[in-house]
Amino acid sequence: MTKEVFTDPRITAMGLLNEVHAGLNEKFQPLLAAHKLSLAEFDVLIRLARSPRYRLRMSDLAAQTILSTSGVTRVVDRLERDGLVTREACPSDRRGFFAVLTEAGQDRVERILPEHNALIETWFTGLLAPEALAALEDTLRTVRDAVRPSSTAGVTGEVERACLRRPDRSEPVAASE
Amino acid sequence: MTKEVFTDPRITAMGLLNEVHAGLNEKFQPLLAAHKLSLAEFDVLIRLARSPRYRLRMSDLAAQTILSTSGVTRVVDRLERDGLVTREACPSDRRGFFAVLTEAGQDRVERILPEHNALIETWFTGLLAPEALAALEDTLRTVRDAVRPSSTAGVTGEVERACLRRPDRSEPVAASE
DNA sequence: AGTAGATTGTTGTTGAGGCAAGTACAACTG
DNA sequence: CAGTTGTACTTGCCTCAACAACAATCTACT
Repeated sequence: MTKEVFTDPRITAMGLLNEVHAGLNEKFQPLLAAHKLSLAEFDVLIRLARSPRYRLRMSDLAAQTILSTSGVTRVVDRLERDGLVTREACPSDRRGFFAVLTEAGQDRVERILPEHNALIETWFTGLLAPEALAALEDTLRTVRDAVRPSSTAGVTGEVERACLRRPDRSEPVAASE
Repeated sequence: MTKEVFTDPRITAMGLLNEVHAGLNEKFQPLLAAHKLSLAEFDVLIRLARSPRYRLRMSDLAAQTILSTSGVTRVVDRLERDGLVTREACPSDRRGFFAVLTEAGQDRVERILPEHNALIETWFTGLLAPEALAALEDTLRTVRDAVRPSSTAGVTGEVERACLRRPDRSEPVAASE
């Protein structure tokens, strides 16, 4: 069996990316577990917190996160049961719903995020020289724009228009998680 | 609600990392699905293919992959059921088992990997200038070594000794997935 | 208006994987 | 050598998410 195919230098970068991703998420797990949140739930909360009027369409959440639309339905179910999010009907499209962050949800995010950011600093950004970090972001942005063109759905800030067709993609905004 | 905490520049890099990871894995999914493999299964197969004598201890697999030990048990169950892997008792430690890649497993990996590498080239490494890629690998390695010190468990090449205590970590070898 | 087709969101089913408890063995202690 | 402690897996139970089928609604075309 030829071994060259296993040691192809291209897979090195891919392997490193995967390991870094997995390792960092491992580091975040304890904090999230302490607040009874899964990664997917935290992701949804943060995206809502960063959105105008703390709301996003269910389908926009699905586009932004790693979740399918049914996954979003269930995550929002859980968050709603815990009082962190509510559903609000879209006035102009009766099929649509907004997930809206409640006051309790905002508090929860506000309480977790500083610790979470500290973990990122400790295990990731703090390990890198400023120019290395900048270069990394440039590089990642290049790849992101290639593989994930829809990652900014619903963040144009025109919430009033968000009930209409999904607006055009605007300048990419790096999502939080 | 103060918004600074949401736009903290530190989380930008983290968000990009997550999006790149998710986006790339999305690109790999069709190929793996065509071969009836999950990402975890493919990961295990590749790690076995890269290991001396195509074998690793179950616990080493757990340390290298994102899986827990019970997760490894079940993944190997499936791979064994499909004839790609067999379990082999460790002669010197009767608690231990090796997962060993069968001929069929080697063939399967050999058939998939070129296509997989091509996808990596198309969506990731091919998008970057050589020096940008090298810088990325350096940066990722720095973070990886911090968050994932055990990622090279069982790759020292001393298979005969692998039945004893897990050997010292040697020079990190970027894993494939 | 009227119907075809697309889109939004929810639900039933299936399967993956983590945790904790259990079994079997190894290594250390006195 | 008996007893304790630690390690290597496995198994039962649970949570979670994807897929597909479905209901409701919107859009476009005639």
